[in-house]
Amino acid sequence: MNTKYPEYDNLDLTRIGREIETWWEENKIFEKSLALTAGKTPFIFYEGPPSANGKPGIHHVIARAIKDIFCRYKTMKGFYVHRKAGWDTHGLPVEIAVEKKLGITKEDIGKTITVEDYNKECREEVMKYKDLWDDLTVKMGYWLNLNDPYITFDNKYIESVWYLLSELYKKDLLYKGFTIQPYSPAAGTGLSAHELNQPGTYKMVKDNTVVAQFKVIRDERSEFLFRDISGDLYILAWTTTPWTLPSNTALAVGKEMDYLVVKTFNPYTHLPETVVLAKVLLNRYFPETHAALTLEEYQPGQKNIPYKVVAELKGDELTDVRYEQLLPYAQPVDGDAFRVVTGDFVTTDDGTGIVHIAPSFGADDFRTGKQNGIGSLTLVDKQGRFTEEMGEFAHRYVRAEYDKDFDPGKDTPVDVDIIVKLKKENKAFKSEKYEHSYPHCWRTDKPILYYPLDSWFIRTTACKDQMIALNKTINWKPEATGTGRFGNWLENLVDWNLSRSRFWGTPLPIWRTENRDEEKIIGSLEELKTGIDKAVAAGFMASNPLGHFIPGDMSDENYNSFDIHRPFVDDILLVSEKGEKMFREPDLIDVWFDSGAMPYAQYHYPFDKTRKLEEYFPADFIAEGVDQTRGWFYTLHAISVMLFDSVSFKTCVSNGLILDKEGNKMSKKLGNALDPFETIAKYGPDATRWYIITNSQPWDNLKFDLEGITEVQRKFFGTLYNTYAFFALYANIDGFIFKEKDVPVEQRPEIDRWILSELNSLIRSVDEFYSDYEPTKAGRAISDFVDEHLSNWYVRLSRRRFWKGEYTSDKISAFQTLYKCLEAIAQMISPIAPFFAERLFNDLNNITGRYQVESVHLTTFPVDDPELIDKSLEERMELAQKISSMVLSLRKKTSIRVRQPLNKILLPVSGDHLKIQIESVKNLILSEVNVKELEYITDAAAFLVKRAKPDYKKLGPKYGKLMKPIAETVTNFTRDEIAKLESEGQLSFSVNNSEVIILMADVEIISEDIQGWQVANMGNLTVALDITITPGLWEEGLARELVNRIQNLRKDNDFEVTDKISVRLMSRVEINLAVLNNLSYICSETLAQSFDIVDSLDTEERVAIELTDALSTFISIRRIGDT
RNA sequence: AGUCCCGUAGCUCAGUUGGUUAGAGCACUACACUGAUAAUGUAGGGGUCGGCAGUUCAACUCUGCCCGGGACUACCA
Repeated sequence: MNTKYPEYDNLDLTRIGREIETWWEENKIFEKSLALTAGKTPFIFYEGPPSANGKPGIHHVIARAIKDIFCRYKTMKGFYVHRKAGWDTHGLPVEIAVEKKLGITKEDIGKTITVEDYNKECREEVMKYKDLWDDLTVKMGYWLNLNDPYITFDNKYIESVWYLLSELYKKDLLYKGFTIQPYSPAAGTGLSAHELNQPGTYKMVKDNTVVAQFKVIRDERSEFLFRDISGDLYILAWTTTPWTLPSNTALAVGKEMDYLVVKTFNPYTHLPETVVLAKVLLNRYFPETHAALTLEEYQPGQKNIPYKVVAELKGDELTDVRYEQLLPYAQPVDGDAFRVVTGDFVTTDDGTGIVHIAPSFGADDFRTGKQNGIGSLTLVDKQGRFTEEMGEFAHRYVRAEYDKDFDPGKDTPVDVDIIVKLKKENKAFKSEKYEHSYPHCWRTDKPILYYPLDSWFIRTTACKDQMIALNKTINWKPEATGTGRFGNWLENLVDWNLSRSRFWGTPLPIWRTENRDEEKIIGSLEELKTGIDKAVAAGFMASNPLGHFIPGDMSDENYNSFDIHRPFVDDILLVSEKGEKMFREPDLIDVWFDSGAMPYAQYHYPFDKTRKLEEYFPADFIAEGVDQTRGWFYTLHAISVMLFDSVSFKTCVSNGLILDKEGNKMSKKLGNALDPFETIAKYGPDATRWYIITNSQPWDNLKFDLEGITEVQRKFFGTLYNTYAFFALYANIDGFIFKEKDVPVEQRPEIDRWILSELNSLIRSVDEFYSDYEPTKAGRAISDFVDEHLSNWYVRLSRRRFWKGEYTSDKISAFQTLYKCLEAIAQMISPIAPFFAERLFNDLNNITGRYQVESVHLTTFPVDDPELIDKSLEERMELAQKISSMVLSLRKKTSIRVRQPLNKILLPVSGDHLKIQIESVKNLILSEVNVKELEYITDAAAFLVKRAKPDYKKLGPKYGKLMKPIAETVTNFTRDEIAKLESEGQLSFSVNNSEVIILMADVEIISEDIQGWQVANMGNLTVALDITITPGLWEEGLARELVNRIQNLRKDNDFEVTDKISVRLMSRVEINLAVLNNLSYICSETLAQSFDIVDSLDTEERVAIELTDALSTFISIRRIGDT
């Protein structure tokens, strides 16, 4: 066994990463950490499945670092944390990638390529970068079980998904309805959102628009509108698609918006009428210049039409006002139509502030229709023509672009004809051409329609309240993601459109008879197999493709004996109750359902009986990017609430984006995307992780700057490494291997007890931060400790104890204290910086064997010892640091170097408490600032200049408005007034004719200056320094200079720190006395066994040294034992 | 367009229930220290705390509106 702590030439985090990675693998440390905790309380974690058909980016490192941190932390807290990897494998991105690769379009599928071959391509494509992903996982140190991942295209996985769907169906939460989708009549197909986002689909077009007049029905509800008017009342609504007007079933207003009732005349029929429109849009239709015109003087046909505002009201007041159907070709059958509703989408940017609602032809319209139960009309067919019911317009194309025979010279588009009709019937208020951007089909280049298409839906709205209620029990980090983003999403929930008309995905397990009377959902493969058997018996199918499948046999072999994807599943026919043929609904399901089903499907629930659901559901913790809020977070939540009446995760950490250092989103297009592999290779995985975690809160966006990683490397890892190196250097010299018993705490010096107190305080807060899912705070706290407390104060002040003198109990105490700090830090940083922590821990533990485990990740998280925490000690050390810093600053001001000893520090103290505090750290201060003594001066000293400062927090609430003059008075208290306050305990004066009584507690009295001294102030501390240099002090200073020069020479000559030397110094009158008076000091500092002052030195061996600007001489040093 | 997040020194970030002169690191400059030396200390410059109102004795902090950056959702008469 080694007895020396390893010492390194430099810190190479990349190398440490690589070496530890290999070492983990060879020694199966991850597996051991699982074995160690097996059977303990599980901490359930879900890995959100990435899609492996794209390369991983640096932004994947952040979410995975967060996941890893808490899984490692919980493991150290004794939980069993199983982490199963997973892959999201279905969906459009995969299909697009395949189509690009093969150079085909959707239309080719089934024609130039069979669905079977196409899906085979998808299956390969989706795992294209799996190895790359696995590599990143390993290199960044994300511990995840990669050997047995769940894969969403797996037959077992699909079976679980089918089960969940069938349960939804049984609860009447799955239904077929229709939704408004972008649709290309020319191509006869719906378009996905993705297709709509292809470049060039949105083009500017000029449309004929019309403001239509909807005639209000006078009844109880609307009576108030007719108060001051006679004749007809119309609500005005604008449309760019006049062909949707026959399908109008409602009008929408903004709830809080202001509307006006305006008397005027119709510009086409010249009839008197009253109209309603938004207040802010009044002048768009009624120019202000017409305001002076009177209604009475109106001549039919005159160009400038007069108007008069007769009433003003809120949109809300119009709710449920009824109007006559504008173009009554057909009646809706499924709702209470032709009334005013409110909608949050209503704006006053265009139109009249009142929106014409045709639920069949707009997504907003559809949603509004659903929410208000107003019913719909669909008077256009899938070819884009008006239907039979449309009278004179029947069978005409709603847009001329769809009509091959349309002749612009001869024919008029149908919208023009509709507008003409409206004008004639006193139903149009204004008509004009309007240019706006409108989506076009990327394949046919013709405008698209929004059209209702059949789809399967999950009735999420039925469980909305429960989803909201359960969401409130989830611990969201940050909270705003849960209450805001996610909460709002739930508040505005619509039913989940499950259908996708694609090829590569989980098939919908629903079969229907041709006449749609009978319907069946399949919830397991066993059920399917039995069903097929019946179909075979009925003669509908020749054979059973699941013939070799044995229900209950969970082997992969059994489950891989067939493929349940399209096209095979499409060939399966079933038999209905009545003996009819049943065909599968051709849709696939939304891939998001796949990922939302992972809690159950990852373990093949409920078919695999070897695990109980509560062993892996619900999750204690998940973490992904905030972009998953309405994606994975939502689908997880929706499915678990609907089917299990439970949350599916108890804590969710959502992280922000990674931006480049300019704050732009990283993208391949911009070329600013960072390769995570390069970053890790260059800076090492730990520095990368530490930087990502500590630079900003994970939920804030991170401006990724490589220089930030360099800083982390230097500042944190460098300092920690230096501290270890310092320890190793002297521990190796003294052979410290922690074999001695712990030096009792009370026998340790103040500074040891202090750093141990700080360490235990740190352990406590870091533990709290981790358990509160605050990795940034944890990392920053550790970093502050290492930098400020451990390195810059403890080690700095304790250095001498490590290299000076014999192997005493004080030295052992120092070694033990520093060792414990390093050991606990290794443990505390191990979740964030797992590689470096491992190296640090093992470098220590391999020598001392204090832990019987071989890895830091197999230890339990350190527990703070309240006995060791001494807040008063921490406080006084802070005082020592402050005072030292103030004295150093005074030295700086007066240009007296630290090597020059000084005599005295003066410190005004107001009470015993401060004095006692400082007394116990006095020696630390004195040695740090190289001063001989510290003297306290009490209140009585006449040369103190005191000032009173008001305590705003105490006086503010008492005196309120008088605060300003009081503060001024208190600040300007004279010496006598302060003395009076101090002796009598209170002081009264009047301000603005009010009596004010100031108590001692209301002010803070500080000694700001000491007459005749160099003084520094910091808060309520004041320090004075005696800068007189006596001859004795000067000699001491010179001796120290000499020591320094000798030490430098030792180093230049590459002597070991333990080598003894002999010294000869060339005699100089000014120096000799200083040397002789401090000879023993000089010798012990430099390990000089002999020191001679000589009159001459050989030019060969002498070296010139400069002790001060004015004093130089020659010196020769020789190592004892050297010839 | 809606919802949410962010805006503090040149850069990256802290800033606790509103309370005295708004902090740290990096970078820059100068000086020191050095048996941890690719480390460290001290000092200095640098801020209308995104803007404007409001509440209050007192606003970086609370409220409203606006501006800028970002995300998600939606795509509308």
